[in-house]
Amino acid sequence: MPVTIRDVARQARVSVSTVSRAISAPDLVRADTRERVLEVVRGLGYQPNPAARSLITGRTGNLGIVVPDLGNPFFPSVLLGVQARARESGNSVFFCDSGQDAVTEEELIRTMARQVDGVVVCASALDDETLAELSTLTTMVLVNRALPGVPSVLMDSAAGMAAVVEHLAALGHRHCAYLNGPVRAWSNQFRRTGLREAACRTGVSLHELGPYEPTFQGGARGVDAALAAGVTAIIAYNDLMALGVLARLAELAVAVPERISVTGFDDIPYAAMCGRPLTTVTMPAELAGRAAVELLLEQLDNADRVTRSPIRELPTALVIRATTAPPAGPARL
Amino acid sequence: MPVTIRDVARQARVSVSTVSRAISAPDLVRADTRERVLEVVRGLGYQPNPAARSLITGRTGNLGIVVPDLGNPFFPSVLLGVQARARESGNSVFFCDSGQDAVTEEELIRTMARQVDGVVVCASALDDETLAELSTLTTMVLVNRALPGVPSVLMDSAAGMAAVVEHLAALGHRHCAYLNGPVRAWSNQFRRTGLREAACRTGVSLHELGPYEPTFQGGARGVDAALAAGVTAIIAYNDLMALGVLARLAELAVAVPERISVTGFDDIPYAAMCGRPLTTVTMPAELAGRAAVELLLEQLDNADRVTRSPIRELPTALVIRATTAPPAGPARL
DNA sequence: CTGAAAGCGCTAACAT
DNA sequence: ATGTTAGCGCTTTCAG
Repeated sequence: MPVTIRDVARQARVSVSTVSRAISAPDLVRADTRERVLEVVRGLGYQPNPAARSLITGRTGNLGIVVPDLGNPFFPSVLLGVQARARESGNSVFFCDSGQDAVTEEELIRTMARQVDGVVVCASALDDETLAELSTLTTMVLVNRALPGVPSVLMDSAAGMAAVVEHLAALGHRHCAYLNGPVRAWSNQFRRTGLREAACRTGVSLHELGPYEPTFQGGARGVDAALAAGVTAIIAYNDLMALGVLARLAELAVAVPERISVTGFDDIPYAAMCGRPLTTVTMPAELAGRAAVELLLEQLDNADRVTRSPIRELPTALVIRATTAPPAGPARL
Repeated sequence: MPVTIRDVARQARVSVSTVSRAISAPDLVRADTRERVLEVVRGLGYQPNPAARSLITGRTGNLGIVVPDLGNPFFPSVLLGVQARARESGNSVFFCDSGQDAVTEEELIRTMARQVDGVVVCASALDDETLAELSTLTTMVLVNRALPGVPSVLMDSAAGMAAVVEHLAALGHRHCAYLNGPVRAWSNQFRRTGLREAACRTGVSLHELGPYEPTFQGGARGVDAALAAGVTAIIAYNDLMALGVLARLAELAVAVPERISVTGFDDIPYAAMCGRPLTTVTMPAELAGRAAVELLLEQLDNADRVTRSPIRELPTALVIRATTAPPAGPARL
């Protein structure tokens, strides 16, 4: 049987309220009483029962995060940031993987809503209506997704993609393929925007392929179509796909970057570790996690005040490594 | 204001106890009453307040998991397994990263202990005494660590390492280097055991180097020493290190596997995705996560019964890919 | 089979 | 500055 506030009160010869105050509002009790109480608290190893506390305060001290795919190293990084910031503010964090499935995601958010003060939803697969409805259930912050009325952390991926295209154009590429990720995904659309705009501006012709799964396999799958299109560079939706592209290209004995250039997006740790370090766009994933919690905390504090819908936009940056170079004429099978 | 059990009771014209029973012990209420109640429950979208429930039942419905480094893709996989199994059993899961720091880890476990029914501790950095003490705070299951009295999920890494050595020996290697991970880590010791035994048995001479950080950088750092030792194969503590070894070797223009063979451990996804797919030992990470929860659940059900200390041992397997080949004389700088 | 009532451990008025 | 008291929302005896 764990020690309760009563045990502490008895042994410190004070009332339970004094114990409660000594812990949650120390300046409301006289210094020596406080010391005596805290002494006993330490001695007994007392820790308040969070359930009881939550029942009355209405706060759980818990935050939640829902990600689409923990297998994508981008998300563990976000998790890291979320947890770090949450811990600083005395919160714990629930975690869930939706497996990129909208139905699962909705279910998970509903379940979480009951036991957290707020939830961070990453790269949601849900449509606007559903998401809007869910956002009424609990305080919500979106990552890599925008929705009127809901605060979100965005990464400027349009700018990132634009930088990729400009880099490729500067290298002399005129025909590039884009391997689409999930077409309905907000971030794919956003990336495409930056892509098209920059392609148009720099005069490179863009061959849009896909959609493909945003995975290693998905990327590998897109290669043949890209090669058939006679492009000199392949722009992948994300790093995982780019890694798949690289592998398939190696299988086909197409030299990278001599015959064809390849770019990724996200700058996952392995982008730098692989045989031929990947040119990609770096995303401040951990920072995004921290920012999301920050937004959550702000909402929580402002409880009843007018809820604006702040959008935190984080910068992205092109990282040029070893998979891009000037073109050497169209690479065909 | 969320809907409470009273709202349901009122609208269904029954007492709160009936509502409670209709939900948690359906067979205790007459079918038609139950239907009426559940109807209202659905209509109102009622969900019991977990804090209130937990206060009285003593169960939180939450599980926790502590990992040393989410940046190592092995652990997201374990998380995935934990979460999947937890969800099947109606539990939520708290997650924490200790950053490989013993003090942080202890603190995290203490905090979690209050709000979960049980906790899965992965690759703990804690000493036996501390861990034993913490295990009295809540139900605990260890992953990749053994401790008398505490159930654990182990992966047979000794066998895995033995398989690596045998494979190398069969290829004709006589001098191998082992790049140690954290020496105090239980899993490093276990891996070393299998290593030494097999080395002895197959007559290969082992050069133990390190310890190094179990990361990409750590692996890269170990290469020069290994080369200086004149070995023909480098056995890394884990895949991350092996990837670092590969990168450093590439920098040094030492051909893999022609001049030197390299092996990893864990079979993280990128082991197969990198330029030269890594020969490694596959660890059933996700399965381990599931098994850990299973063990936890068993403990929880047996509450007061004699607690044996079951050890679930999961098999590992050598995966031969492209970084191992017969030796070509000692590779020196 | 259903209802009434007693708390679970804690915090937050309200007194003193 | 400290104590008293009334619940938070729910489950669980105990009656009926």
